[in-house]
Amino acid sequence: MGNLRTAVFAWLLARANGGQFVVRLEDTDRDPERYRPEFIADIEESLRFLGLEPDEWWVTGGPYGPYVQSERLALYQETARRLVAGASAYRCFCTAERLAQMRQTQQERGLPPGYDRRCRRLSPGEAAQRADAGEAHTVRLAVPLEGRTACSDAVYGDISFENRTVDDQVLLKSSGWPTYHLAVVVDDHEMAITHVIRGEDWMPSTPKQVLLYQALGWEQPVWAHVPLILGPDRKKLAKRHGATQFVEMAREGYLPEAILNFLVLLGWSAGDENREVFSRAEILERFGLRGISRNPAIFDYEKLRWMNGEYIRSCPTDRLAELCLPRLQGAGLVGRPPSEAEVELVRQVAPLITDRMKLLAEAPALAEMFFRDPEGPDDRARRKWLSAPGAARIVQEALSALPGGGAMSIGEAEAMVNRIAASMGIDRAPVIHTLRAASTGRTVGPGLYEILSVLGPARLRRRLARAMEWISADSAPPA
RNA sequence: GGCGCCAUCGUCUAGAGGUCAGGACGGCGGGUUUUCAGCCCGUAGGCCGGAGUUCGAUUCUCCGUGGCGCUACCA
Repeated sequence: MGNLRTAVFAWLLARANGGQFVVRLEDTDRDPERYRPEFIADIEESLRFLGLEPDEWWVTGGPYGPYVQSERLALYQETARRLVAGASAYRCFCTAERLAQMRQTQQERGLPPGYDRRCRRLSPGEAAQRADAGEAHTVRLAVPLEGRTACSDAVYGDISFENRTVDDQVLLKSSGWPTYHLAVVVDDHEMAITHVIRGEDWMPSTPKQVLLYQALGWEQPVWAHVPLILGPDRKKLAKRHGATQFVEMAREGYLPEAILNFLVLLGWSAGDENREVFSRAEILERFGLRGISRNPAIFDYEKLRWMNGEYIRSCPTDRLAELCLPRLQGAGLVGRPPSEAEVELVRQVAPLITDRMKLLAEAPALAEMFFRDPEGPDDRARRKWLSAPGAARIVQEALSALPGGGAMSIGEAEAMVNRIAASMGIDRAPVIHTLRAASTGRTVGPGLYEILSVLGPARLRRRLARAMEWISADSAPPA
């Protein structure tokens, strides 16, 4: 979720300033536990879903390709060589075991963690010799022992780090693959990246990268760290909250506009405008790095749901029907392909259920009553209305009042209810509730007149007749 | 432990020395007497603490406290 919001910010910044939105696949971690090729499809789907089509990425290519780091290894290796030659980096022959042991000792003694720089003291000649002899090694950044490394951040302002607290980061793994720190700097430079927007959790590693830019003699991009998105537990959203989870969430029926709107408001504000629902175009007009907040934000699912409902309600009928159709098909309420009558019914029903819908996934439950005759009344319908003394009479009256034709307007439905109430000398309320229970088996749902109108005389006749059985079964004295 | 960042209602935030500290989500209450929802109205709820600067600090500085992050041959 955090990465996606970062993507939203980057996309916005690019679009608002006539720039290019570049997305690169950083796949240098080949640990099978973490590297799963199938995640790539989720990333692509997430971006497309939100309407953040990159101008340059691995899918469509671009002038600075390839956009996949695993296809650029030679570039990183060459850069590492350059760094070593310039003494900005050095070869390290320490084994994983030694490093682990070292770390453990440091932890036990409460010492600041980090590589002890043993191999940094090797002479370049000896190191080259051992490397040539085939000895496994990594390449580490030779962080200056003194001084500070500073940079300016578009969101956080000036930040600086004491060099002696910066670790001699591994740049090239013994496998010959780069670490993120090397690859990102090389690629950002090679791909002419102007703005690096990333989570605040990357801030501590920024000096390492600044040092690389300096060693390589490259111009730094604009750094823009953005606050973290936290889970309800107030902790950084774990990596499992990634694209895959996002895709699952999208399938629950969140609209892209709603998620985009919500996400952009998490850590960014339009200023003193007291509103939160903004169209994509409105956001684009207002977006800027200046509006980005520095505080971490907790992801509030409740507010997302509210916002989604807000967007659902503002959908025109056509789109609504389009959105609901596959959901209803999925629930087996509508055929695939849908018949013409079903399509029409969906169009009629969609506007009736939107007020109650925050998630598209709720559509089947809300709309079921229009597509399938109820098996029987639910508890409340039975107890509260169908067991009432006048129930049978009300349903009977309705049955005989039903127009003979094939349709009944909302106005006609209302008139019918009024007549029944008048003829029985009772309020409309019990008539309404009883008829809702009898025709849908439920006590909640859209307005009764709409229900009656959409169901139509033919289906109502069937359903009400059936309801008479429920009533008599119910009113039969217990044996 | 070391380093870094952050600190306004429960949550997201507006605020850039003088405001009745505003809005939204959520909560609560009321209205819409056809339910639920929606919509409308109302209401409770906040400047972490201490110094300093200043005529005056939520706002600036410092300290403390708290939270979070980083501390891998992961990103």
